[in-house]
Amino acid sequence: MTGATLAALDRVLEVTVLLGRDMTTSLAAEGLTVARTTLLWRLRAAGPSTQRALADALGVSARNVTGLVDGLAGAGLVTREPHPTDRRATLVTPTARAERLLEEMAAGQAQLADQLFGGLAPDRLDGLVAALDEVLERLRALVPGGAAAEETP
Amino acid sequence: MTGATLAALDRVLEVTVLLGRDMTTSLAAEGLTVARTTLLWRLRAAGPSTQRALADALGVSARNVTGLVDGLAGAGLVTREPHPTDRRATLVTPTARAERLLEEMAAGQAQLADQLFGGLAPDRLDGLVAALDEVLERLRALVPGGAAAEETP
DNA sequence: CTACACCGTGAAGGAGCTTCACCATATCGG
DNA sequence: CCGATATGGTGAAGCTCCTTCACGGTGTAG
Repeated sequence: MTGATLAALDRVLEVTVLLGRDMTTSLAAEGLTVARTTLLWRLRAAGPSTQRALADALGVSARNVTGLVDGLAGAGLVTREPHPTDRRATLVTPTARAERLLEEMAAGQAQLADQLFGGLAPDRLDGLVAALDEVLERLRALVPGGAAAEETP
Repeated sequence: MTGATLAALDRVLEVTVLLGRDMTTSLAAEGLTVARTTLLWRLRAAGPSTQRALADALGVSARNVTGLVDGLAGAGLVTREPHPTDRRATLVTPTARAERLLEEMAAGQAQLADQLFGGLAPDRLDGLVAALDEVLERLRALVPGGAAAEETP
């Protein structure tokens, strides 16, 4: 019974590779990287956040967030504001330009979704989503920290 | 009609993230990295290859392959043999240990596939594979170099 | 007020990736 | 046969992402 499941895993892995390549190049065209964009995306969902909170949300070290924020700040996409009550912390805040950019990226994502899945028969699409949900459930149980759900960028 | 397709893309992206995390940690447990393993995997499929051929197959620069091979050679997983006819080129060859390791990894992959997709109803599984094939077709057309098929690691 | 915990960052380092320059070898055209 | 040109691999330099460790500034609990 290995055959069919292996075929499925193969497909998923290939999708992973191609999708990753597409994302990387698309972002590079706008001078962004995947890591920085992930942070930005999280910021859009959560609003101004502490670097510590961002580190936990992205599942990376606090030190790394410092570097990512440095880059984004250099690109004029975020600013570091003082935290109103905790003087140790800084609030990372997206700029207006960042919000405009995120808007565009969300639109682009919806367009990509239609491009990839729009041609599927509706019941096929539903089956795909349902199947992936089942797989995700098992995957989350398998991967440590799989429950940490930050909106998929 | 954006809703359903976006839901599908979300699922796919999350699977991507979790699967990537699983692969990275699993490999790290054996002292390997994704990039080096990809090269090794390609080597298993293609047999001893010149670094140039590997660079083209993986879609990375020749210089990068030098580094990856350095690492693998340091771990005793590949050796650099002189090319029989072209004295400029070197043939990267997997060691016996590497082939044993690749065997194990293939088994682990099959096991993972069963774990993730084994519980699905057979028709659901078939639908999933068919849907992903459709998506892959569009994706390959979308991504430059998407036709470059190296077995998915 | 004194521990202790916590936030952010400097320092150092590893992996992956790139481009540019360079040498050794191959190959092609005259 | 030989000079021009293309090709294979690597040193040098540099970027991003990521880590751990150390440390100073700040909050907090006893």
